[in-house]
Amino acid sequence: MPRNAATAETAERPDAARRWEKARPQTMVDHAVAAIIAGAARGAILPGDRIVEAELARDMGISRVPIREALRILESQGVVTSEPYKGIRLMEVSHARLEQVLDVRSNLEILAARRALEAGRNDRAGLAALRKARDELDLAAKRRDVYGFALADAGFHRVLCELGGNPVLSMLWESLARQVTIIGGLATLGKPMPAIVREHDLLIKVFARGSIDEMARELHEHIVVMAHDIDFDAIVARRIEERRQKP
Amino acid sequence: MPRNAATAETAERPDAARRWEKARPQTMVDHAVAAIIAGAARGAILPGDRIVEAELARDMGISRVPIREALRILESQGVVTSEPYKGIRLMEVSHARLEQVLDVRSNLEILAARRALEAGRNDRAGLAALRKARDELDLAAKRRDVYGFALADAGFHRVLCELGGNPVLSMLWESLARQVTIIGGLATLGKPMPAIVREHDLLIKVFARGSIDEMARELHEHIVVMAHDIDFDAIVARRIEERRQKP
DNA sequence: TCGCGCAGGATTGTATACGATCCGCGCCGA
DNA sequence: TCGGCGCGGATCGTATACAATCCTGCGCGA
Repeated sequence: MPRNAATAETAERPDAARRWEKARPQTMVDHAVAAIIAGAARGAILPGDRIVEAELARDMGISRVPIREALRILESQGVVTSEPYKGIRLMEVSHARLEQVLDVRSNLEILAARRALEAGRNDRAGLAALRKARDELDLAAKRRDVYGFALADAGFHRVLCELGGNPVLSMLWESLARQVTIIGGLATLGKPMPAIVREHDLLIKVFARGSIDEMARELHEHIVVMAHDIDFDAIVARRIEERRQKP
Repeated sequence: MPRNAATAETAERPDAARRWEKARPQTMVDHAVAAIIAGAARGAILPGDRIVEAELARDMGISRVPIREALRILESQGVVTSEPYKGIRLMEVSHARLEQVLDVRSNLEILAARRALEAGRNDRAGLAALRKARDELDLAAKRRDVYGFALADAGFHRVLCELGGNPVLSMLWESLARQVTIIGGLATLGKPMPAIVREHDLLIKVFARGSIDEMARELHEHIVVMAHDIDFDAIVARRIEERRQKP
């Protein structure tokens, strides 16, 4: 069932134009990573839940080895926490943690935007890439596909990061993106989806205009302030309670 | 020898009062990670080199499984690159890459310093922690221990990051630190070690003074500008040539 | 001579088997 | 009654075995 999650994640590249991008052969590890993220985003695994390797392996019909490697990756990205011989758990997500993630993320994206503008990447090609990502977002919104929306949102900001032209930055951003995807999928963000789409329109417009300071303010607003008044702790608590009702 | 790297890593809490921090049982995976980093930093593995699992496993006297997990971790941190069924290589380090790493790193550290100052952590405890890290650095310098110096330098900046009070930021910083440690160990930085120690003294002084802007300028200077005039490509090329002489 | 297919070896990906550690539960003696 | 104590199940960490894939070089025919 989390099979399609894997395909969704591979559809990262704006694609179609540049055919045969390097398509790395999907190994079981990749599938496992995607499946775990998807499971967490749709609430099958809740923050703080124990994750048992053998269980996952059984459910996915593969052996423990790829599962372990996937978990190691996720651990090094802060998605899960592990204590040797004791077990692995999905990251605890508190409101404080959410703010920490977003604080770093907004700073990274602002840096990316700054470098992108310095390099004059707010040109036709750059804007086209952003608009395309925006359309994906709009599509998911019209479908009311929450997980898809979270992925598309990540896609938009990924494009922005890549316009920065710094792969190291992009790589770090990916770590955060995973966490944000989980959180976003879980919380169905404060604002309605169409409003969020419009926010992205605004981002594109400001980016096109080319003022670094303005872009920084807008990004900060978009990323940090947006989540400011979400009571995430309550949402998680409610989710846990819901599950207690019907196992 | 990379033992102290691990302990430094657990020394998250600013203090020293609360002894017996959790000391995670060192598994083979941890050893493997440390060994690979150390090997890269001392030039036993050079940028671009192929890394063969079975070889490492044989040399370390363990099986391939922990090696693989270690490599997965390092891959997700950008230290090695992997292509399924083809192999794993140590990251290519060009001058451009070095600048990319340092650009992100300086921004992260500036953010950490900003948050630390906002929270008023340039107090007695915070400064003491920094000075302690500085002394470690001085010690390594007096011993002319290059790898130890690289570790101690990382230690200093780790303390600074942790004063920021954002574990997410610290986690991302650790990824970069690994890469910087390798690069630093390889290049024996442009300036002599005592001069670098003094630069850290200056950083402490500025931090104590508490001006965010000034601290940002100083950090940028210290991190980015320092490496600006190192011809890293030449250094790597020379290393490779040296090895070609005597295998 | 040159291009092509195709073994053979090397290396990675995955599965299975086994040992190490932790945790909860029941026994037993004070 | 209560606290130590050992034992068994569950789960994690590691080793070994096997399958999938890729690269290399050789033979063969045009």
